[in-house]
Amino acid sequence: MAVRGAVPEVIWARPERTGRGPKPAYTRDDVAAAAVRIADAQGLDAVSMRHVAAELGCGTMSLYNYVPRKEDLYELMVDAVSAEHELWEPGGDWRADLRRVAHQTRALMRRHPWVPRLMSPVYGFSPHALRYLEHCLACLDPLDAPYGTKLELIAMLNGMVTTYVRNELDTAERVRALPWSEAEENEVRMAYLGSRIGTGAYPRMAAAFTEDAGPIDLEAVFERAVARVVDAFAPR
Amino acid sequence: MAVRGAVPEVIWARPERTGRGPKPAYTRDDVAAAAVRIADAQGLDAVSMRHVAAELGCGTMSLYNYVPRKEDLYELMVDAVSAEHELWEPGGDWRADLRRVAHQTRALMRRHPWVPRLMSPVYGFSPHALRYLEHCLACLDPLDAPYGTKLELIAMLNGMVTTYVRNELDTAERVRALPWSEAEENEVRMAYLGSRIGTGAYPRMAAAFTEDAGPIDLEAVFERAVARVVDAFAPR
DNA sequence: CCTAGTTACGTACACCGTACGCAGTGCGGT
DNA sequence: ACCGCACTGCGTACGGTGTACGTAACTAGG
Repeated sequence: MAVRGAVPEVIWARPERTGRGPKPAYTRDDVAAAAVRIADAQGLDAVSMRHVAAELGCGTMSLYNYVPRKEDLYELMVDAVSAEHELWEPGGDWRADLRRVAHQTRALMRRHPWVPRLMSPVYGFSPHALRYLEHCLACLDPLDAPYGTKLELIAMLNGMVTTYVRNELDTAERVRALPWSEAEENEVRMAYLGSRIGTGAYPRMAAAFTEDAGPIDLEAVFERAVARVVDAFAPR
Repeated sequence: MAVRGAVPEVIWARPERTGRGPKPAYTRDDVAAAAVRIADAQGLDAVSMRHVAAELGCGTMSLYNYVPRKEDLYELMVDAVSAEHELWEPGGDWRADLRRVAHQTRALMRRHPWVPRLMSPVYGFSPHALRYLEHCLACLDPLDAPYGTKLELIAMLNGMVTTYVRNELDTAERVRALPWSEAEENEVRMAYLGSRIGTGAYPRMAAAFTEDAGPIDLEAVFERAVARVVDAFAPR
C-alpha cells in the first residue's frame, strides 16, 4: 500500500490503469468530459465532486479512483478543452499566424467561459498544452530570434488573450450567482461612477468619458491589442 | 425594512452609518484591515467570514452589518491595498513614469500575493482605484493620443503586470495547501516534461530547452515585457 | 417618551472536499 | 487451479464554508 497522499505526482505521469483488480467503469476522458459539461452549462462553481459524480453516474468517492485531488480535475478539464485547438500548417507569415492563434484561443475561451479562471502556468505541461505550444513555436519558425524570445512572445500573447477574455466574461460567470442581473449591476455601478466623477476630483477621467460616449467595440479593441503585442516583437 | 438582498448595490455607494441605532463597534476600514492581515499571513483561502470576525473580535454574523456579501469583502480588501500606491508628480517622460507605475504595482502585489487572484475589472470603481487610474492618466499627459488609446494602454499594462506577478506567485500561494513542497512538485513536473520531450514529438521545445539551460532571470524578463508594452504605444 | 430601525450574534441549513473503512472483483505468482 | 492482494466502487463522517433567520439590546427621530 503506497502512501499516495504524501508524494508529489503529476496526473499525466500516473498511468490510467494498473492492470490489477476490476476494470474501471469510466475512462479519465469520461470524467473530464462530465466536468466540462457541467462547467459549460452551470458555471465553474457548479463543478463539485458530487455533481461531477452524479453527472457521470457513480458515487462521489469513486471519482477519487480517477483523480487524486480536485485540483487535478481542473487540470484534466483544461487539457480536455485544449484538444479543441486547431493546429494548421503555418503559412510563413508568423504575424498572421499568431493573430490567428489569438483569435482561435479567444473563440475557445468564449465557448468555455470558465477557462480563463483556471489558466495557470502549471497547467502548461498537459499533453494538449504541449501540442499547442509546439504549434505556436512552429508558427514562429520564420522569425529570426532565440527561443527564449519566442517563448516570451507566446507567454505575453496568451496572457493578454486570457486577461482580455476574462475581463469580458467572468462578470457574466459571476452574475450567475447574483440575485440581480448584470445590466442592473452595471447601471448602479455607472451611476456611482458618474457621481464620483461629478465631484471634479478626476478631471482626466471626466474628459475621457465625455470624449468617448459611444459604446466601445470589443472586437476592435481586441484586434488592436493583439496586433500591438505581435508587432512589439517584430524587428524594426 | 428594506429587502436588502434583492436590489443591486455598490458597496461604495452604501453609507457606512445611517444614524439610527447603536454605534457600530468597528469601521469599514477595520474590517478590510483584518481581512488583509489574514490574507497576508495565511493566504487568501484563509479569509473566511469566521476567521475575519475572530481576527476582528466579534461574532461571525456581525460582519454582515458591514458587508452584505463576501464578494464585497474582497472588494474592500483590494481597495485597502490600493491605497498603498504612491502617487508622484509626473516628470514629463511618460514612458519612464509608466515603467515606474508597473514596478510599483508589481512590488505591491509581491507584498500582497493574493491581489492578482482578486483583480477584476469590476473592482476598478473603488475610490483608491479611481485615484490610481487618474494618476496613470496624468502620467500620460505628454502622450498625444485620444483618451481611448490611453485607457487601452493602461489596461494592457496593468493586465500584463497582474498576469506576470500572478504566474510568479500563485504557485507559491497554491503550494501552501499542498502536502509536499514546491521544489518537489517542480522536480516531478520537470521530470515528466523531460520524458515527454524525450519522445521527439516536440522538436522545437526540445531545441528551446537545450538552447537555454541556465536559470531564467525573472527580473529581466519582467523589465523587457514592460518595455515592450510601453513601446508598443509610442509613436514611430 | 415611545417606537422604529440598527447592531450584535447564536443557531441552523445546505453544501463543500475528502479521510476512512468495507465489500466485491479479477489478475499475477505459485 | 488457486490464493492473495491490489484495485474499484461507494457509504459514512468530519470539519469546514457562506449565509438566512430570529432574537435581544440599544439609540436617535418624531
